[in-house]
Amino acid sequence: MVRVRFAPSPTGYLHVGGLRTALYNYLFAKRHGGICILRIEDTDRTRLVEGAAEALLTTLRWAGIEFDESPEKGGQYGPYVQSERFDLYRQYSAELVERGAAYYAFDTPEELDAMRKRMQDAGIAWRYDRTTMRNQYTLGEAETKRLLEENAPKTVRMKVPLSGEIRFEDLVRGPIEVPARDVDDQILLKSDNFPTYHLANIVDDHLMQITHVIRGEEWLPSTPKHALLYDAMGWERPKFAHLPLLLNPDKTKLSKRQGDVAVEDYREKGYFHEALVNFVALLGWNPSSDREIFSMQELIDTFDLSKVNKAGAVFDVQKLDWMNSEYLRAKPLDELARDIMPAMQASGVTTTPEYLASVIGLVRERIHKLNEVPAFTTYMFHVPTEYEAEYKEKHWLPEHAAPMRTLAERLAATEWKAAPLQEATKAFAKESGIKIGVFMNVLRLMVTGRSVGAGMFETMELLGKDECVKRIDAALVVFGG
RNA sequence: GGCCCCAUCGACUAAUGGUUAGGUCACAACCCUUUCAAGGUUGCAGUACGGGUUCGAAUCCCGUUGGGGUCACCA
Repeated sequence: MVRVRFAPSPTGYLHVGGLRTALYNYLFAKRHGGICILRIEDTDRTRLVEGAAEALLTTLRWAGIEFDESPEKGGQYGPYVQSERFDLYRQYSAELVERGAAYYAFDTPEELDAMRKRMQDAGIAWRYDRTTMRNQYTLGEAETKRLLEENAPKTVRMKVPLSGEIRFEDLVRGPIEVPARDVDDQILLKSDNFPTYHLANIVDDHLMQITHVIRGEEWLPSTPKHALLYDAMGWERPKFAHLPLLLNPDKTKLSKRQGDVAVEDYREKGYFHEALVNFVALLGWNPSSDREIFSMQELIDTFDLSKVNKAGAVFDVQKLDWMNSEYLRAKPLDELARDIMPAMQASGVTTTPEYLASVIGLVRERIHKLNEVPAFTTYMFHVPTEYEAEYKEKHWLPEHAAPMRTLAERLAATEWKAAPLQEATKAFAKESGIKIGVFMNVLRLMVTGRSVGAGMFETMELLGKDECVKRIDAALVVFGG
C-alpha cells in the first residue's frame, strides 16, 4: 500500500513549489490507489504563524487536493500535528542515545558560533567536532551524568560515522553517494527539548508508515542523515524522490521579490485552480506526449514518478496566462457567470446570470482571466459617458452625422440579430458609397465609447435595439451632429 | 569554499544508440477581418564545450565549463 505525505510548516502562505510537491504526492497516491496524508510540521515555535495551517488547507482544497488523513480529518496514525507528538520524539531521541547512534552535547549557541567563526576564519569547512567540543565523550561519564541530573541545557546530536560512504537510492536521480566525513553531527533534540526537522520527520514517516518521501530537491543534502537515522533505529527506509526546484527567470530558486510565489496570490489574481494545477504539474514532469491540457483526473491517470525531470524548471507566467485562457474558453458560461457575479456586483453592476453569461461569451476570447470581465465590459452595463479621444479623433468626421442617422434608422427597421444587422449595414455602405469600415468604427465608438471590444453586431444584438438607438442618438448630440 | 545535484530552442519539454532533433508558450510574418482578440499558415530558434566508446551519440563513459541547492538549537 502506497502511503505518502505532504508536510508543510505553518509559517505563512502556500508556496507554488509546495503546491507542486503536494500535487505530485497526491497524484502518486491516487495513481496507485494509495493514501495521501497531510502532516503539519510546527516544531519551530518561533516561526509559527497563527492560522497558517488552516489557510494552507483551504488553499490546497481550492486547488483540488484532498487528503485521506490530516489534522482535521484524523486517521489511525495521528495526531497529524507535530507539536502534539513531542513525547514521541523525546522517547526516540533517548533510544538513539541508548543505541549509541546519538549523544548529549552541552555546548551553548555562543560557543558554537565562536567555533564556527574561528574555523571559517581559518578557511576550514565547519563540522561539529565531537572530540573537542563539550559533550558526553569529552566530558566523561561522571560529568555527563552530573550535568544531566542538574538539568543543564543540552542537545542530542547524531553520531555520524567519521569515514565510509553513505548511500541511498533516489527515484528520480538514481544512486547517490556521499562521504560520511562531510556529514555533520546534526542536532536532533534542541535544548528546549523540541525536536529538529530531521528527528521529527523520520519518526513520523516511520510511525505513519510512509512508503515514499516525495519532496523538493532542497532536501537532498540532508537525506544522508535521514538514511542514517532509519538504519540506526533498525527501520526500513522509505523510497526517496527529490523533485527539481521551481526557478525564477534568472534560474535561482523561486522566491518572492521576483514575482508571486504564493498560491494565494495567483488565486486572487483570478487564475483558475485547474489552470494553476495543470501548469505546475507540467513543470518538472511530462507524460511524453504533446498534450498540454490535463484535468486532475487525467493527471492522476498518467502520472509517473519515473518521468519526473532532474533539472529545475523556470516558472513562466506567460505560459500560465495562456493556459488560463484555454480554460476560460472551455468552461461553461453559466459557471463563469456565477463565479464572477460577486465581483460584478462589487463594481456596482446589477444584472442577471443569463445576461452576464452572454456578455462573457462575447469577450472571453479577448481576455486571459475571468476577473478582467468587469473592467472590460462596463459598456455592456452602462451607457458610455466618455468616448476614447484618440479613437474618436481617428474615425469621427462631422460629415458622418447624416449617414449615421440614416443608418440608425435602417438598423432600427431590421430584425435585431447580428447577421441581419450586418447585412443591413453592408447594404447601406454600398448604397451610400461610404466604406463599411467607417460605419463599423463609428458605430463602435458611439455604442461602446471604446476602441476595443467584442464583435460589433453581436454586441449590438445583446445590448438590444432600444439601448443601441438611444446610445447612437446620445452620441450624435455629444459629437455635435 | 566543502559536499551534492543538474545541463536539448529565450521558457516548458519530447526524442531512453539510427528522426531533416518534434510539440507548446513567447516572438515575427502572412491569411482571415469589423476594433481587439481568437483561428489558420509559415518562420525564428536548441543538443554548453572537449575527449572517448560505437558502423552510428542529444542519448553511454571521462573531463572541462556553467548553473543551482545545501552547509542553523529553520523547515
